[in-house]
Amino acid sequence: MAINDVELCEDTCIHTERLAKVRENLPDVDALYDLAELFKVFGDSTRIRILYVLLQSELCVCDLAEALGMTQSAVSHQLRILKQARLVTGRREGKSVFYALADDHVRSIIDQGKEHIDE
Amino acid sequence: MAINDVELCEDTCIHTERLAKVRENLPDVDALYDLAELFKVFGDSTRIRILYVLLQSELCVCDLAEALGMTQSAVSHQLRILKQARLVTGRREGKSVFYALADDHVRSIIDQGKEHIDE
DNA sequence: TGAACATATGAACAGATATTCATATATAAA
DNA sequence: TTTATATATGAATATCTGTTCATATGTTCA
Repeated sequence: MAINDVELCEDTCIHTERLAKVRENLPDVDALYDLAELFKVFGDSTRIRILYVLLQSELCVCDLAEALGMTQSAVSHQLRILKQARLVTGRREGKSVFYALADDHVRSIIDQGKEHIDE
Repeated sequence: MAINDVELCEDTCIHTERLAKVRENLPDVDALYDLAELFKVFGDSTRIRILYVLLQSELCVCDLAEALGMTQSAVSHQLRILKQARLVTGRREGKSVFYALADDHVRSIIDQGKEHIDE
């Protein structure tokens, strides 16, 4: 739906110049879409648990599955999503693949979220 | 599925003492579920855009809908979710309700996410 | 090469969720 | 009270997503 198709408040509630300024500073839809996609990756308890485990130690898929009480397949599917979001990296060592956090943003994002909840 | 039902790696891939330590330090499932629920709220582009707008200025529902090119109903539904997550607050002023960010965690979480993407 | 093991992945299904539509509630003004 | 405006919300629907199951790929060892 185009912006022009939206019904406007007709009374006290229209703040034209404020709206203009807001629109100007708003990143384009695509950038915010990507941002939402990133948080969507954090928005699943299985993936959060995987990340939380990896905060402590790198682990192979099998150990991850064991630690979380989940099937290897389910964990592997979620690792794929985490890898695509560049939140984890995989390192093959023989038959096993060891996963670790890609960088420290994971920790800071999770910490900020936890702070909000515990507050 | 209980942890005991999971098939284990049988070869080189089992790291018993590492697993024990990880399990010990892992917050219980409920706490991480709540954390995932919080990030789920950030994981929708409509809500991210609402939050991004509110980073700049408090706005009434109608202005929000206009700014985002969405219907009042859709925005209102999303505001409800944001309010339940204590990310925004509503303040009635006559017929209008003005929404604003509840606290500064929103900004820091979004900033961290954006840093990860821009990197 | 063949067997065993660890991981990855496609398809299908069940459950979750964002938007729309209709309508209810809340406030202000006539 | 009646009318108009702003917001909230329940129900229905279409879309998306996580897990399971079956199977493929990759690696090691005999």
